[in-house]
Amino acid sequence: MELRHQVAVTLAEVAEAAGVGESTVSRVLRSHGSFSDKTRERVMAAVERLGYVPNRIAGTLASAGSRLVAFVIPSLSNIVFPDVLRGASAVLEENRHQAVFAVTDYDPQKEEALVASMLAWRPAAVVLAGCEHTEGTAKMLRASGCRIVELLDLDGEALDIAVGFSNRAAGHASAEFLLTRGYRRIGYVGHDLIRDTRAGKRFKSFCETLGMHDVPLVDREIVAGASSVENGQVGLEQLLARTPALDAVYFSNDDMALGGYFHCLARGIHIPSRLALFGYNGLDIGRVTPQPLSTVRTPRVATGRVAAQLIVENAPSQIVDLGFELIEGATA
Amino acid sequence: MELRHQVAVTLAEVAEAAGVGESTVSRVLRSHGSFSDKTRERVMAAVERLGYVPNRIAGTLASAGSRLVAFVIPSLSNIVFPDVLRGASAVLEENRHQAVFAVTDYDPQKEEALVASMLAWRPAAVVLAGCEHTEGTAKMLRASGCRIVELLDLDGEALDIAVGFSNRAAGHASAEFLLTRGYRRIGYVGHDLIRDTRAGKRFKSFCETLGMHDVPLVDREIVAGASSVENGQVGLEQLLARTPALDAVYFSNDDMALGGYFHCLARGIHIPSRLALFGYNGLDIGRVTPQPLSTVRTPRVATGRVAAQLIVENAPSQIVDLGFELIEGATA
DNA sequence: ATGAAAGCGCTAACAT
DNA sequence: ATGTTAGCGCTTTCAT
Repeated sequence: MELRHQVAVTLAEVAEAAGVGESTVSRVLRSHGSFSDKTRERVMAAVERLGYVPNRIAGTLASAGSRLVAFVIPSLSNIVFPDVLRGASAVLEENRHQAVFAVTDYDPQKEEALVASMLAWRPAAVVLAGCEHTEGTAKMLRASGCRIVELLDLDGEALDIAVGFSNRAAGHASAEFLLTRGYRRIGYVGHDLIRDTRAGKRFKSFCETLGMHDVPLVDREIVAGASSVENGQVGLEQLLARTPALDAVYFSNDDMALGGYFHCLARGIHIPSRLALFGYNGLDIGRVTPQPLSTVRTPRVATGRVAAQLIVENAPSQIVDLGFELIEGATA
Repeated sequence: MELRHQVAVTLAEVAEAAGVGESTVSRVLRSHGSFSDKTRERVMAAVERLGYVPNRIAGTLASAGSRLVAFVIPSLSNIVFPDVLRGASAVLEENRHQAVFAVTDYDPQKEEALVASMLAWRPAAVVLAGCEHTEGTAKMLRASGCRIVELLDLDGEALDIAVGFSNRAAGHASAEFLLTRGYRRIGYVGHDLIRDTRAGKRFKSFCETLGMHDVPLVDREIVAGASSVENGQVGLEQLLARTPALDAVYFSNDDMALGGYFHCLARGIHIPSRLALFGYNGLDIGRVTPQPLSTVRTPRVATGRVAAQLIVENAPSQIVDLGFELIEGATA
C-alpha cells in the first residue's frame, strides 16, 4: 500500500501535458464553452494518460454550486428510510448529484447538531423527516439559503418543500376501516410516540376518529424501545394479558403488526374472527404472509424520488401530497 | 423563500467582526494552536452573532484531508446494507466523519462509474461490498491513494482492508448442519447468483459440501429478480411443484426463506417434519416467527462499525474476520 | 477558440 | 498569542 501517499493529478498537469491552458481543459471536461475537436482530443488523451480525476471539492468551491444533497434521517433500521433513500438516490445519480446522510435516532437535538454539520458542506438541499424540528434547526436551515425538503408528514408547517402524505389522514382512515368492519373493542400496540411523532399523529387521529363514533379505545400498550417485530409480539402479548376481550388491535406500523400476527399464529388465536390486526406502511412482506396484512401502504420510494426530482430541478416551494392506499388484506 | 439567495457568512467576516485575524478565528474554531480565553470569547460571540457556519468545502481543500467516507453499495432493499451503514454511520458521526453513498444495483459497471464519481470527492476511504470488482475499479482505487475497505466477503484478494466473514464457510456450515440433521433430499431456492456473487459463493460451497458427503443437490429454483419474501414464496412453490419429494430446502437468504416458510404455513406443509427450511442472514424477524428460522446470523452492523473504526484510525491494511453464527432455530 | 489571472473560503506555515 | 500570506485545485470573467 505504498501508493497511499501518491499525489493526485491536477488539472494544471493535464493542461501542461496537453499543451493547452487550464481553462481549456476545464471547458472540455465540462463540455461548456467552445473548443475545437482537435483540442478536445488532445485534452482527453492527456486525461486518459495521466489518469486524471477531477477534484470536485475544488470545483464546488470555485463555482459556489454544490451538487450535494444532505439527508438527515431518524433511522436506518426502520425500512421507511432506506426506501426513501433508494428512491432519491436513483434520481440523484441520474442527475449527477451526490447523497450524503446522517442518522438522528429520532433525537431532535441530534438532528440539530447534524443539520449544522451538514450545512458546513454547503449542500444544494437538506432533506429531513417530518416537519417537527427544534427552533435552532429551523433557524439554521432558513438562514442557510439552501433548499429544505421535509418528508413523510404533511400535518404541519413546511419550511420550503414538503413531500409525503398526511399521517392524520392515515390514522383516520385506519379507524374508519375498523369501525366499518364492525370492530368495537379496539386496542393499540405502539412504540415510543414522543420520538416518532408521525406514529404519534396517526395514533392521535385514530383515537379521535374512534371518539367521534363513541367507540373509545379500550386499551393500549406502548413498548419501550424502537418498533420491531419482536416488540410487536411482546406488546400484543402484554395487551391481551391485561385486556383479553379485544376484537381488534391497531399497531404503530407493520413491523409491530407482524409481531402481533406471529403471536396469534403461535397461540392459535384465530385471525380475524377472534382478533383483527391492522398495521401501517404496507411492507412487501405483509402481502405474502398466509393472511395478507390489513394496512395502509405509504409511497416511500416515490417520496424519495419526487423529493430528489424537485431538488435537481430547483422547483419552487410546494407541498406534494402523494397520498396512501388502504390495503384491506385479510387480518381485519 | 427570499432568504435563499443570501450569501453565507465567511470566516473573514467573523475575523473582522471580532477584530482579530483570520487564522485566529480558524484556530479557535478548531481548538488548535494557542489563543487567549478573551480572544476565544470574542470570536465565539462574533460567530454566534453572525450565524457563521464554517465552509467545509473550503476547509477540506485547504487542508487536503478529507473526512468523507464513500459507500458504494449494491442495494438499499437488501437489509444487509442499511445495517452496515447503520453501524458505520454511528462510528463516523462520533469521529466527525461524513458518510456519502451511492447504489450500484449489483452492477459492476455501475460500480466502476460510481467509484470514479466518488473519487472526485477525494474521500478518506471508499467502502465497497465484496471483493469482486472490475479491472477498472481496482485500478482507479489503487491509483487514488485513498483507503479501500471491502465488506462482507473474505473469499478473495483484498485491495487494502477487508471486514466480514467467509461466505464459503457459511455455505459449508449450512450444508453440514442439514446433513447432520439427517436431511438427504435437499433443494435450493435462490435469486440471481451472477449479480449477487456472495450468494453464489455460499451456494457453490453448499453444493460442494453436499457432494463431499455424496448427497447431491436434488433440484434448484432460481427466481428472476431480486431476493424478496415474495420471490421466496414463488420459488419454493415452483420447486415443490417440480420436485415434491424434498426433505429440506436451502434459501439464498432469510427473506427468501421467510417466503418459503409462509408458503408452507399457508399450504399446511408441516415444518420441519415434512420439509425443513434454512436461510441466511439471521434477520430479527426470523426469531419471532412461530417457529424461529434456522439460519446463519451475519454480523452486519458490526461489519459497518469495525470498518468505520479502522478508517477513522487509519489502521494498516488488514483482514478482519468477524465470523458468523449458526442459528439452529426450529425450521430445520 | 483559447489563455491569463482573479478569486472561491479556508488552513498552514511563517513571522512577530 | 496573534497576524500575514501563500496556496489548495478548480471555475469564471475578460482579453485576445
